[in-house]
Amino acid sequence: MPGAFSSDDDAEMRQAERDVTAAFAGSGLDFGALLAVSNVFRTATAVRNHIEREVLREHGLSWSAFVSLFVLKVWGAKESHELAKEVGITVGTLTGVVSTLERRGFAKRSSHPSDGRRQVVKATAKGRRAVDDIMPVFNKHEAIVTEGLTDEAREQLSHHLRTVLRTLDALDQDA
Amino acid sequence: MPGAFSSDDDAEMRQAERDVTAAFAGSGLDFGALLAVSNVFRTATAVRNHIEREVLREHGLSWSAFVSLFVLKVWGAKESHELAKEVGITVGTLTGVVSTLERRGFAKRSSHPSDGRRQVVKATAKGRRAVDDIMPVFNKHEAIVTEGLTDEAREQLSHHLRTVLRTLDALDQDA
DNA sequence: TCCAACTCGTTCGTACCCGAACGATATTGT
DNA sequence: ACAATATCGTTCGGGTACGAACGAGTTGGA
Repeated sequence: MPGAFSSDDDAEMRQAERDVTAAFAGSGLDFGALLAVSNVFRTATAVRNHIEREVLREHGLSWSAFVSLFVLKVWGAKESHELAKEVGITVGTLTGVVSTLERRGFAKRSSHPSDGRRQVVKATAKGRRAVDDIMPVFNKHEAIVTEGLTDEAREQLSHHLRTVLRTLDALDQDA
Repeated sequence: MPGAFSSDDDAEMRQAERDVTAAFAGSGLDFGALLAVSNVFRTATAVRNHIEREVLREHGLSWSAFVSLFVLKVWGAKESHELAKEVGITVGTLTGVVSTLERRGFAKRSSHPSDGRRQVVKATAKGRRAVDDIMPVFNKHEAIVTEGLTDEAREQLSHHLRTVLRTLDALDQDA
């Protein structure tokens, strides 16, 4: 039954490959890599937009704001640089996200007791309650968007993506 | 040899799963779905940031600006709504991206000859030259970040991601 | 014919998002 | 003790990014 949709899809993809090949004749492009990266990016954008629209919008939270709150709920208070790393944004960006969370009453900052440079971010009771309310719905949508995959396929997907993440970690480490 | 790194990675992941389980006891979260979505998003962000830093920055182009230019180079002139769809951004956002490309001399807008509402976007010679210069390097980095995957793994990855994309297409269609 | 409904791209408000520059604080070497 | 260095979070400038509202243009039916 999956073949039923994918025939169109595959035909479109082969046509795209021919078009790209024609435009970059002689460049010897690596198509497997191009498609993998392109698909990762398209999927991430589509999933994010879908979940922001269907789940987060009504709570006035962006993806990054929710992920931050989720991290704080699971791992408790965190210093800014740790939280930024966990969420996958820079510290400069986190400043803005935490300011938004603070303005909405979902989190609050406090100074580190022994190191005046550091700031500790913590979810408020309201923030923790929001995550409790939202997470089941959020996760249901994660399940829905991946329902076309078998359990094995989802594990393969995660495994391959972690392989790419490790490669990237190593690359950015050296630089 | 992959097992050498992944032991740490897997241990960290199992710990994270325990932490999340503890924080959401009784919610019956679908972990496979949570991990798949989380990994897609982390990977997309990491790849995008890496390639923007290592390849695009020196040319003064963002990811979206480059993808737009790439699409225009491969498929020729496109109307705004087509280009936005191809790039994966909204028309409102595309207006800004195309304005940037125009300011930099990489693309230009023109009115549709028979329909006054439509705008046609086209890469300039400078824009096409930029894509020719950048694409081989861009693709080399795509190859590097996926070098930890076998050809079969890369195909599996793309296949699974397209499955998710089809599910999302169907969901957003109905809504 | 003419106008209501539709479609297109732009504008607007709000929020990210990055990297670089900054100021405040801590640490290290001497 | 103290200067050079390092680290931390914020600020800033430029550029996305979304959805809603808008205005100009097109189309279909009465």
